[in-house]
Amino acid sequence: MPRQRTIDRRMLFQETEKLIVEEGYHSFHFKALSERLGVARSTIYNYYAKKEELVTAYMLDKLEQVFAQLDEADRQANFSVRMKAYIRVWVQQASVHQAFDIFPVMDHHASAQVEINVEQLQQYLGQLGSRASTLIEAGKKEGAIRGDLPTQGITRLLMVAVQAPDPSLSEEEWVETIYNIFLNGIRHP
Amino acid sequence: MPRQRTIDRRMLFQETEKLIVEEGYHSFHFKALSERLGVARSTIYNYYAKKEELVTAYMLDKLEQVFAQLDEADRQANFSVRMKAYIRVWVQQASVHQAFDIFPVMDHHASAQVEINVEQLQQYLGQLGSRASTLIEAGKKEGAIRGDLPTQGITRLLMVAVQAPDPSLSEEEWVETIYNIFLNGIRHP
Amino acid sequence: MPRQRTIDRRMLFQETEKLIVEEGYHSFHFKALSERLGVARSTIYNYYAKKEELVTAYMLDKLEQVFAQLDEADRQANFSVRMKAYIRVWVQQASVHQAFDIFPVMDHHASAQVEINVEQLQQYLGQLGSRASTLIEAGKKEGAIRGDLPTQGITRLLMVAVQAPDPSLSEEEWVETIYNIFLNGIRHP
Amino acid sequence: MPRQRTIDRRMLFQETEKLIVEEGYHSFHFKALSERLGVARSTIYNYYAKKEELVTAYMLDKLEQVFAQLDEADRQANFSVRMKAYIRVWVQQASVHQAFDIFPVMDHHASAQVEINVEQLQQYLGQLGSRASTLIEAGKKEGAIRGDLPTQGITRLLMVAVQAPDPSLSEEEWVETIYNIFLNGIRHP
DNA sequence: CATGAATGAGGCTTCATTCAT
DNA sequence: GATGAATGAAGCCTCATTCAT
Repeated sequence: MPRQRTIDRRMLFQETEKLIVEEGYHSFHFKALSERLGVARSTIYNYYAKKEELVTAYMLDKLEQVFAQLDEADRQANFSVRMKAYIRVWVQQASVHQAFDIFPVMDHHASAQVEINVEQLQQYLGQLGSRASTLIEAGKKEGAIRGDLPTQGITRLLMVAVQAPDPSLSEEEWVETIYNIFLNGIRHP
Repeated sequence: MPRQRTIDRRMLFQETEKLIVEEGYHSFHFKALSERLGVARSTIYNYYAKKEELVTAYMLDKLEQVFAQLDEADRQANFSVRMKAYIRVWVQQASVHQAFDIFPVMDHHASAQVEINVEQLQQYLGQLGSRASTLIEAGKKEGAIRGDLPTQGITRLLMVAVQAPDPSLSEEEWVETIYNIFLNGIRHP
Repeated sequence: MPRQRTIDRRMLFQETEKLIVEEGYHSFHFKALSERLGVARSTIYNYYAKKEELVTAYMLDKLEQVFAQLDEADRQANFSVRMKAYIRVWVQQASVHQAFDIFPVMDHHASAQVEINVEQLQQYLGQLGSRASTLIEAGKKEGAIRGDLPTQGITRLLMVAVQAPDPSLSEEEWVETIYNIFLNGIRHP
Repeated sequence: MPRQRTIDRRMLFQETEKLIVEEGYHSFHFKALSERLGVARSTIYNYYAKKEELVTAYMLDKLEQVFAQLDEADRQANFSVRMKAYIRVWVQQASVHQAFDIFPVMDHHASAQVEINVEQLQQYLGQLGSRASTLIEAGKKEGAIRGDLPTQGITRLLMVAVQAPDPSLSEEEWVETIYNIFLNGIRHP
């Protein structure tokens, strides 16, 4: 590949995601990244001083996109429709989850900026949980779902469910399956 | 006769698990491990030539324990009891799942032995899925669960569900919640 | 633009040769080399990824110089003059031979690049033998030397002869001695 | 290979020679040696405290055998016959030369014992040269060979010549070739 | 900004060697 | 003697990171 003249944050985020998803975090180096981008390794330092800074910035960016989509989903008045919309957002943004697997593996104290980003990320991740909780609570209030199950538990289950797509099913089938099992259970009626 | 043994594989596995769960894979070195064990770094090389060999050996060992417990669970004749038993095994072996998060992050080609172990692990992981599938299929046949949901999808969901314990619930409550949602769904009856 | 260069391949080759000739291959490390060059050890890795790669690259370079000088020698029409010229080239490049003593001691499979270089080196070494053979054959054809001795044997003897300078003789005396013994033998006429 | 109960110095020397000749000095470890002998690595330490001690002891042993054979050769009254006998001894003991290639590569100061052995070896090697010189001088005195060539030079050439057998010739043909070239030269009469 | 060069820190491995039984 | 176990020293190597241009 011929060397390119310039890069921008968008490209950095794109390649960061691809690199992490395709090769795992242990293969995420500025070395590998710069090779994919066709620039010198040191060039990346003009944008991010540490690899953790890049990775956390990418994660923040990604999460902000998710929030925007969830805001869209919130426009749905009906609980069931809203729940399915939520599931759809999460399933579509599956790469978020894959990328976030590395969160616990990362060095959270690599620099001051990293610490700030990590804190922000944790807030965001918390908010992601809150939004799910809020969804469930609303469902309970509307009488759409059972009141005898712990909201926390349902939420947690929902969050992990959307993390791992089933490769044998299409995205929409997977959304449907999750939705169906959660709403109705698997027991024979 | 040799000098007195000071470490053995059991201890290596134990500390490996603790180290990975507590500090993440990126902190798993023979250096850190040897410090925890109170032996010289090179001593560990007398047991495993590469860190990936140790980690994969540990994972194999762990999985074999899980299989043994699932064999126990299989003794249960009734589907619902069996399913709950399965969930219990998986939830109890939560550290397996945590440790296995590192699987994609690991260098699978670190050595010939590692490649062998990785292949075996992949077989085991496949078998784990098969056993879950078999459970679900049996449930369908017995008429205990709905036939209109994809077995694959249910299985996948079950597998990810058990991976992530909810710290706000006790182990048994978590088992109960998973079991309950899966069987009955969250919809208000 | 980059920082100022402080070493280059030429210097690496020079110090490699000196180090090997003065201290032997077992003392040839990047550590020792970097100390002589006054740079950090890791700097050398920016040039060669393995010590065997450096050593084989150096050898290839050296042999190419020898070939160029032999091409010069080939311009001599007269057999005896040509033979003496050949001997002179070999004797002058004595360090080649000294350095090449390490060839069998080296790890020929240290990396893919090393294997390529080693193969090339073996070809070169073969060509070196061929050129000597060609010289001897030409001498036989011209009637300058006896036809009853095996070309292979003469060649081999010539090649080992030039490898070992006699420290008690000057370079030119040594050339003369080899030339004289080979042409005329040591028997009293 | 089944573990053996015991080893002796003879076996150590044998395997030492084989290992060095087959794999080169850089592959000569107590580890490799113990594997070939089918004993524990530490067992060898009951015989030699350092690998250099073993290697030098082996070399001394080998040289003593050569000296004994040269003593035999000295019984020959006629110069030419004696010279050929010398060449034959050296060619037959080719492995000595191969093994001795490592001499400059070895750590001569590994231990006090090693230093003693190295000094002894250097004496022996000197004597080997002296015996060759004496042979040549005697030849000159007897009028069997030319007096105008430096004894040192002839000797040196002779010593390196016998070091490298030509694989395309039989041992006796090689002896014959060396002898012939040295005595008569390669020039057409 | 972009870059090529240099470097330090830290992890990986291999062995020679010691030691208790 | 023979052995299995432990260890330290030394070399190998990869990256993140800094810096001068």
